[in-house]
Amino acid sequence: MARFKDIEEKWQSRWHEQGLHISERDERPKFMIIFAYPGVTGYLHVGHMRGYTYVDAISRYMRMNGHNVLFPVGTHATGNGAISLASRVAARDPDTIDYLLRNGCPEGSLPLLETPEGVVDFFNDVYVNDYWKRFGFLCDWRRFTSSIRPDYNRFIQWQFRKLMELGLLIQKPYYAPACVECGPVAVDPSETDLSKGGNAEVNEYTLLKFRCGDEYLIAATLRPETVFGQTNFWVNPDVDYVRVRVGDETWIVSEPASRKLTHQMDDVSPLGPVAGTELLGMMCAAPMIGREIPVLPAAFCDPNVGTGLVTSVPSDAPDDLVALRELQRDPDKLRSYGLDPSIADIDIIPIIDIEGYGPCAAVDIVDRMGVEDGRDPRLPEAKKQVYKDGHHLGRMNSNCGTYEGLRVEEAKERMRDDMLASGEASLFHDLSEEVVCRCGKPVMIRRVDDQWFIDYGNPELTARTKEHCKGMGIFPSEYYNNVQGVLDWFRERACVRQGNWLGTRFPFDEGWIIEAISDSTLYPVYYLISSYANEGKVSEAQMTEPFFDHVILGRGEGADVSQQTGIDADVLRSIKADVAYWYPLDLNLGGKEHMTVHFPAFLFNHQAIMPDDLLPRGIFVNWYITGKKGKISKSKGGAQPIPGAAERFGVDSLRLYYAHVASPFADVEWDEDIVTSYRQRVERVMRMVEELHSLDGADRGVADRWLRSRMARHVEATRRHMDHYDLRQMANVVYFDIPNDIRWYLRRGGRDRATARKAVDAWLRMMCPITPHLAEEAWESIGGQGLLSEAEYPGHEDYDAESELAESYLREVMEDVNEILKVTGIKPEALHLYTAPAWKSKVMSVAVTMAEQGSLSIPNLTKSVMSDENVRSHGKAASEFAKKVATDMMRRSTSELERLSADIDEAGLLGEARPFLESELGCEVVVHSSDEDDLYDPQSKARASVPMRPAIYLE
RNA sequence: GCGGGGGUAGCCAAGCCUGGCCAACGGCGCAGGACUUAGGAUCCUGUCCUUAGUGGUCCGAGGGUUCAAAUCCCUUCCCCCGCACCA
Repeated sequence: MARFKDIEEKWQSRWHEQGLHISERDERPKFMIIFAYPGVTGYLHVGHMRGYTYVDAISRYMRMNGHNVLFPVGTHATGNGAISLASRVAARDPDTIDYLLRNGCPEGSLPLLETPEGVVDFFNDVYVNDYWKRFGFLCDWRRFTSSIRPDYNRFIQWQFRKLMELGLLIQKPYYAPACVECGPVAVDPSETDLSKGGNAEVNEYTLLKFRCGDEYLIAATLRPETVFGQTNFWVNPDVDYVRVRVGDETWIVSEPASRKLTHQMDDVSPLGPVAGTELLGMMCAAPMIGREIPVLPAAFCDPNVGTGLVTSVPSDAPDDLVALRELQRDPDKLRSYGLDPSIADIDIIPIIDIEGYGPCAAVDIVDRMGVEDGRDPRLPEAKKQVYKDGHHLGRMNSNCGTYEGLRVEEAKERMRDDMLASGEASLFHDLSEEVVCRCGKPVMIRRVDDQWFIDYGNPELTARTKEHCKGMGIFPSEYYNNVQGVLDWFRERACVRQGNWLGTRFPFDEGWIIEAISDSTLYPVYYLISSYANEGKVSEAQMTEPFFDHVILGRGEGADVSQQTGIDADVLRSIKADVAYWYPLDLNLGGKEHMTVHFPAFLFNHQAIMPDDLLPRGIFVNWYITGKKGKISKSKGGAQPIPGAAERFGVDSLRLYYAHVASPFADVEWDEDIVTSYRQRVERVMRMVEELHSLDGADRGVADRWLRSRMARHVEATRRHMDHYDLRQMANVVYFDIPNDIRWYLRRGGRDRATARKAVDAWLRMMCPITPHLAEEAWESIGGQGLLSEAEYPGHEDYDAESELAESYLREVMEDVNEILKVTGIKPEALHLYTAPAWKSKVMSVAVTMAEQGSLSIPNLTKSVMSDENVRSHGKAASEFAKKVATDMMRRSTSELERLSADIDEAGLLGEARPFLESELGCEVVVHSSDEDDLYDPQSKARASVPMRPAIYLE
């Protein structure tokens, strides 16, 4: 194990000494490849290395194929992940500290992690050194950049100026989660900003206004299409509501709702409380249908959800139905509120037809499940089921006026919009569950009027981008097709945030920070500039709009730009030439989560800003390595830290594991036993290399020709697979097919020094992309010249079809023998092989000729061959054989026919292989021709012989 | 509901696009053997049923096209992912 580590370090430093990581313009064709840079969110786990490893392997392959390769890396630190981690470290949060230490953070580094910048610097270092360098990647480290560096920020500001220039930045209102104290926060499952509620979603409610005298009761609903089924209104008698002034209207809502409203509407002012009980028994006018309905008591109205007031649609809402039935069963309850029980004599109004349900879906499901009251634990399930089916399968029925016949999905939007237009409704956004900021204050939805969006819905841009994608290399091919739909689906995206975020200031309003998805779209081109910034040749102050316009878009004169910015004219020329040389990006690789987020934005921004000849050429999507249950979680433990895995299994074992374990387009469950078996595989392969190299014999003929031919084919196969970056197939050839062939060669007695050395030479080169450290080590030990990583990938060699045919013939004979041994269980003292008699070969060759001419049939063949005296003399056996051959041949493909018609010297081959067969079987082997006189054939087996398939007799 | 992917022998997983050496690559697991009797090692053989190398059945299920289908067409069942939906 330690041996792995020594070898890894040795070669990594050699590569570095030799400057393999440095990519500079030259005369070779270029190849630029990246993986989507990771967010700086903490430690990564073994699953993340999968995609990164693909990129290094592909870039090494391209390098060995004569390409000048650029593989730059960076990190994405935009957002508030680092801020929140820093604050937790500063607060000495035990879980956070434990997490850091468990993953190998030195205790002494903790103070560094108390600032966001410190967090980013620390993890940049971890990613580069503990992950990427540790895995032997040949990246151009000089170009490393991170999205919160000032020079990067200048680039992003330039990008946004270009978007503005193109009219792709637009403003419109937006509803965003925000802490009442801290301002905007991110609501997502990682809960970096939150202490509670990361899974909450933003729901759009329709506020329905029920006129009640000169004021309105306001109900919030997610199902505005059900208004035709309204029978009554629910108020919680135990809740105190409030009156609020909204514009020139008076609304009644719950107290929490009134507070939420102030963040979303102008002109909201409190008027005073009103007890729920005061509202009971009133009549109010239901929107859309205009009918007067009674206000009834219900305990399930939660003041924290929606407005705390609910409209009742018992036909389709199980909650409403159950509450109504409870009231109807319990007249005393109504009397206790001073209401006449007859007020609850309400007819349910069916409004939606759903396949598989009666006219009122809620009645159906509640009765079917036997739900009796509002406390029944199955009620939520019933609700979920009926809503789901209603939404997907439902159609509005004849009680729904002009909406009759519409699908629920359509009716919902139409009815909402119609009520908004008539003033009977309003919109309200709320979180689906309670969300609490890290600071402890509640998070609510705030309306932002002047939110900036990138207009990815632009039809012209979408059309151009879709067209360009048709010419790209997009893997897997499913995504090639699907991306067209994704681009259509991609709409305006809010691109700036307010509040405490790391990132680039929005150039048109410095109070905003550009958000994470929007500042990570065009950045690959910045890798061509970052090295100049890193080396101090260009300062961020010099990165003006004309500078980027010039070096990226070719605008303006170099001399002018040089003068304006003070950048050395040669430096400027060099940057411009770099961009022209390296761009476009040949391949961008990212995980499947990017399919609907990053990749479309990446494509759109390039299409919008870059000239046609700098548009991306390829995308590669990889799926995940998962834990036992779903994705390996960074936070929940169970994740294998990367350096530990490298230590345990060896980097090359892991690289092979990633490359080979499954299709890149499938999730894989991390399983240490599997990884172990890959470690054994690389060990075995390396032993085999040594063994091959140590051979010092002479050419023995067919086996040697066979191995050379097979190696030539394997080289060809790997090249073919790598044409579409199919590392798995490539690895399969190199680490499985080739060893199998070499085993056969050795078993067969192959010992030729020249053949073996040639095979080792090609084989190590083929290994270099995936297991570079071990391949280099072996390369050195066999006296290879220079670094293998800089060597050429093996080229084309001719095949030797004849030796391949001969070996497969031999293997088939052995298989047949084994089959018989297995069935009979005998331990043979002698094996007799009988090659087919000449007359059978004659029949076969006539049949092949006929099959090729398309004239093969049983009568034709029989007639033809029976005219030959040498055949006819075998009488019935001859005609039966002809019949069998004809039947068989008529269903063979041309490639099989070729094989059958091959003219090989079976007796000669078997004769040559006799010593081999004898040692394999441990018995005497005798080769006969069925044509021999006085044939030794005690069981008359010889007659079963067929050309290419000798008869067998074991005794 | 919309969009996408998939069901292959104990497991994982190729192949299907460009039908034919496909009973179906390869790996793992398992069984037997060899070597060796230290090592999670290596090598050979076997691993649907049947059988002196044959024959039968087989690639979710059912039809069809074809001389020939895991591969093409139709029907059907099931699973997964994204979106949507859910006071």
